[in-house]
Amino acid sequence: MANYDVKQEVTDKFSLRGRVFHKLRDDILSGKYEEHEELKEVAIGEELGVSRTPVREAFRQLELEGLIQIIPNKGAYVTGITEKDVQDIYMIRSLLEGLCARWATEHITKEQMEEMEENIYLAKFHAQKGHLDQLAELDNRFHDIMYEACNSKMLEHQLKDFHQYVLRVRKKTLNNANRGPKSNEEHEQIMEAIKAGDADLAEKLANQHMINAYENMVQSGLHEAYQKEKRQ
Amino acid sequence: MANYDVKQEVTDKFSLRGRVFHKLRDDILSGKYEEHEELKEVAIGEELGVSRTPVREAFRQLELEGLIQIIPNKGAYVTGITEKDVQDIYMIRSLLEGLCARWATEHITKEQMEEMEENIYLAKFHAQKGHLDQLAELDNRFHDIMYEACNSKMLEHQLKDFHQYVLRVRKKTLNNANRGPKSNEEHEQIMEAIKAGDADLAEKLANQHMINAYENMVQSGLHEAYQKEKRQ
DNA sequence: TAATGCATAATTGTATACAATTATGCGAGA
DNA sequence: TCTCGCATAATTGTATACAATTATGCATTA
Repeated sequence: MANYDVKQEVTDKFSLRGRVFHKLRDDILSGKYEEHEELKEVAIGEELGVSRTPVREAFRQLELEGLIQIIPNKGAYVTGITEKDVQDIYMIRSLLEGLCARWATEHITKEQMEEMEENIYLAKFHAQKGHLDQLAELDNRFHDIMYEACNSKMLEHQLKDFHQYVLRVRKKTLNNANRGPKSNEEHEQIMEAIKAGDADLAEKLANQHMINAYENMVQSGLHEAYQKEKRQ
Repeated sequence: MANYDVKQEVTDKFSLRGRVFHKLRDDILSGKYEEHEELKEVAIGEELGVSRTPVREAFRQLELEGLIQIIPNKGAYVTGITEKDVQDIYMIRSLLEGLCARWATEHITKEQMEEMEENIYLAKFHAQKGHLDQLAELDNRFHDIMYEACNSKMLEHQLKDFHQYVLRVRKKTLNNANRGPKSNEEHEQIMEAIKAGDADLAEKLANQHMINAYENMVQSGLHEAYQKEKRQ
């Protein structure tokens, strides 16, 4: 419900502008466009079968997200995302997820707590069965629950932005390594800490959870693979 | 130089769209528009003497900044910023400024270090003379230097966003209380820690610096005054 | 009187037209 | 050949026109 607003806010997926925005963001993050590549309004518009207006509005949003840079009267250039950017994001997220866990400990509702427990229970099931897609989905959802539970519109907003950023990279990670089950175990520990009302521990665990996710990504070499994929 | 990109990226101040965007953001943050007030494209356009196109583009950006909520085919509604939002922002900033100070310790250049020292020296002078405007300006600049020195595009981007958010509130604070000189003393301590290469201390001091700024704002009652001003 | 349905108005969504700015290419001159 | 300058093309910035959706108000009816 609180989530409903946010989803709407993040931008309508059904309007042309919304579709253009999401398409371009996906394409930039997935590496379809080279870094420093110029995006032309008419070209994008023709490709997606829309006029320049929705494209321009999408450009303005992408600029604010830092994915493209618009030089007035010149053009829009893809900013891309370097390996260091990803690392920085994980470090920043580590702090913010920690704060989120702390606040969630103080503000979580009974319903949210139950959904969290259900999430972990389900994830265990899918981990056993080897359903990696569902596992990734549940992993995302766990974090969303925590974002909502922290009772801070501002923090939730920030974290969802970052989450979007690394979603693509992270999904690969969960699918390819055996990070999924390990991640879920960490979720369970965080959940237990929140349930026990131990904010310090919850914060610390959430901090570490992000660092582990990053370490795993780097170790498994998937991030490098992702980077290479971008170049080709 | 690195800053040049960012300033541009934050949005051109000279295009109509840029001007509309900044005007609306200022008006929302300063409380000209009530919370939940509906913003109409034609009305805004006529008021600023522009067509709907730049207004719409500005709306899309404001939505992404979380300042308004756009409901498709219905309208744009002011989200506003509550007292709790401000508090949350300061807590988030506290963590991120700490991380920024840590990274700045590891990456600051000689030039940046010199500008920092000059900044603090100048601020001492203006503090003695009671030049509150210049003091506020130097305070902002100190933080900008640190954002640049941290060598992280992502973190710099985040912190500058937040900085914008609280700029209006903070300026009042510096102008009205004797926070200015105290703030500069804290800057000096942070600078010394960075200079000494003590990242842990720099982080801790930067953390506390934000918390102090917030505490001072609340204690001096200026934030409440700001809130009241919004309502009338 | 209160509720319903429909016509009309208001507002947003999208497309297109025109203006302003920037990039490109070619020819003249050294 | 190389450089400069200008004409032309390409591209973005803004305004307006049209379409789709939503809000409003009034008449009708139970």
